Amino acid sequence: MSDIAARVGVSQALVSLVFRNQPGASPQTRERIFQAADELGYRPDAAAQLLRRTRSRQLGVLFTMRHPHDVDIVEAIYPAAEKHGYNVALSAMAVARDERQAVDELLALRSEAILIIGAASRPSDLTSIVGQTPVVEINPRTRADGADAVRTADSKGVRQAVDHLAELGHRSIAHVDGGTMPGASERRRGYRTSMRRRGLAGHIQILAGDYTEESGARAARELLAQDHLPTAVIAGNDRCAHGLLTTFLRAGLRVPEDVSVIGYDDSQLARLSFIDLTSVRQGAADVAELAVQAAAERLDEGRTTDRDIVLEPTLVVRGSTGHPHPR
Amino acid sequence: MSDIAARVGVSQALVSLVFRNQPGASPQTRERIFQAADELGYRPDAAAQLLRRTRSRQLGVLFTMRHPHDVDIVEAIYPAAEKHGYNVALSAMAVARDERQAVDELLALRSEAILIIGAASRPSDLTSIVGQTPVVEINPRTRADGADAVRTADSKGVRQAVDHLAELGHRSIAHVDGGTMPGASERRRGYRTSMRRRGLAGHIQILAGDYTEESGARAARELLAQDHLPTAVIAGNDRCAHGLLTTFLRAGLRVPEDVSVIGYDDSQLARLSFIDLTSVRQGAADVAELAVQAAAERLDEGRTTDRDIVLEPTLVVRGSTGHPHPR
DNA sequence: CTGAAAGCGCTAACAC
DNA sequence: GTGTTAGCGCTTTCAG
Repeated sequence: MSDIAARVGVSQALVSLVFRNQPGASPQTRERIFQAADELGYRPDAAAQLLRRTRSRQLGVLFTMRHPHDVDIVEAIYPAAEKHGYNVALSAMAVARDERQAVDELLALRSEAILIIGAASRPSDLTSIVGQTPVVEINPRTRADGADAVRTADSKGVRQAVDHLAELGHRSIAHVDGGTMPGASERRRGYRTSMRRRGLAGHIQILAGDYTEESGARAARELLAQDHLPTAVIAGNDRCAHGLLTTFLRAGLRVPEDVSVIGYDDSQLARLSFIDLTSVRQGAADVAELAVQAAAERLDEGRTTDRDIVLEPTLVVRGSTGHPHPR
Repeated sequence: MSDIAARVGVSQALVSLVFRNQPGASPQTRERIFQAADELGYRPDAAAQLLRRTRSRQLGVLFTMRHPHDVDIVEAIYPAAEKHGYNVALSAMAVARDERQAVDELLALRSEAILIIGAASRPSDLTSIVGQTPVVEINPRTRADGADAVRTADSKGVRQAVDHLAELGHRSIAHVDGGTMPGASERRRGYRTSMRRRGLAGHIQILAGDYTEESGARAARELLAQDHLPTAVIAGNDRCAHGLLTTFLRAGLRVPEDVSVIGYDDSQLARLSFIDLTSVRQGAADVAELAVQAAAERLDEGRTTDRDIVLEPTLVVRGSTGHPHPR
């Protein structure tokens, strides 16, 4: 940068101003600076900027790449952050890399807030940073004290699913739950109450699962081994629904003629033509926007109280649900 | 850090030494420094370290999260980088975020080398950095001049697939290709030559695809519309195979009894019990290790010539392939 | 509109 | 073993 200053014959400070689009330089100087930068192949140095700036305007994002819906959210965070004037630092959780390491890295990079997608941690793991740094949890397993949360009204989502099926004429509707995964207990509760409200308490059947394809496949096999197959199954998420659906197909059943299947997330998977899954939508763009907004409120507007932001889910009806067919 | 120094009553430089595990401090001092750091809640500042250090030892990784196999590679890069003493900086390519932006960000963070997974770019997009910064392309569409590449011998992989099917008794083997996607042309070529070598030139049938599930589904529909369905299909990758397989199932066919399907990548998808896809393996851990190694060779050992690292693929036989059944 | 000077938190080279 | 010094590349403050 000093090279540019020397070349153009101005001070370094002025060059800095120009790059930051601050007022205080004549249009001609600006032009000459940009040109010189170009000629010299100048690249800003993020380390130096970060070090010197009073605010880093960095948002740290913690994620895993295993759920298609989480991927959608990560992608949506970029434009949302930009809109609020923040940069994004990514840190992946992987098998050999736990949440602590990933958070430490983000904090070392001066992240002003941490967004965690599908937090696996027990609240205790976060206590060290909560309070020091704003934390926004997106679809957490359990809400940590002192952190904001963005999630959808899971019980309502499942209720819509049950209502949709009931209106199609289904009575025997099973649910494969998500165990301790984010939102799973609320979805399970939503299933139970909606079934009761519809007078289908006697048809309640919950199978244990965990949001993976294999848990869906396992549940499907369990159901196939029963005397009496339910006419519809609500999965804990899309991945689980995928396992259910394909295992049914493999067994020679037809979806939705023999059995209807509903997923949760409305991820890319649900939209595939050969999956074509009726699913409960949690808009990734909305979730990302609200999460960034929550962080910005703490950072820019000084909010200090916790917010629990609950989005309304909507059922997206596709080809995996239909009227039950008497056999 | 100066706080710690003051508290313990030593110089800042000594504290720095201790944190970097360098020799030059007595065990007692070390202990006292660590304790003071703990009490003060000290966190290292990556920006300052990066700025001051002669070497950043950062590896920039460019990726998309859309292919399960790419995700596997990203995860595998962490341990590989650590082994070679490097940190990892992630930058995602997404719809609203092109390769240029992502690379600029990584370079601003002082990445000493860039690893690109499944590079979409035409070589021209990289010319500005190639030569300035070592670039390693993992499974690139086309190899850029001046960059290293890590990929598998795609033609051999497909050849193994053809051989496996031929040995099972298949003659009518189709291929859904990957268009201009990484490795696709070589896989296509491998298919053609292996078929000819087996005396199956008359059975060569190539359908256009692009490594997505939908292209597999589309190809399956095309095949189903034909008078004569091939007894086996080799897909361009696992995602494509997934679309093929499920579309066949939907149409009431059985896999592998009515049609065998082979994928490519041996990604997580292939291993799902209800997909159970015979697939050509490109070990993510090996790919990651070799890519990091290639970068390290340039950075630490001064290599300046390009390397094209080609891995031997292996066919992983699962349940989606079997003997052809006469109908 | 422009410039000079200070310093962010740390590391590297050298002296003691 | 330990301390001193200088300075990475940039932004910020204050003075022209």
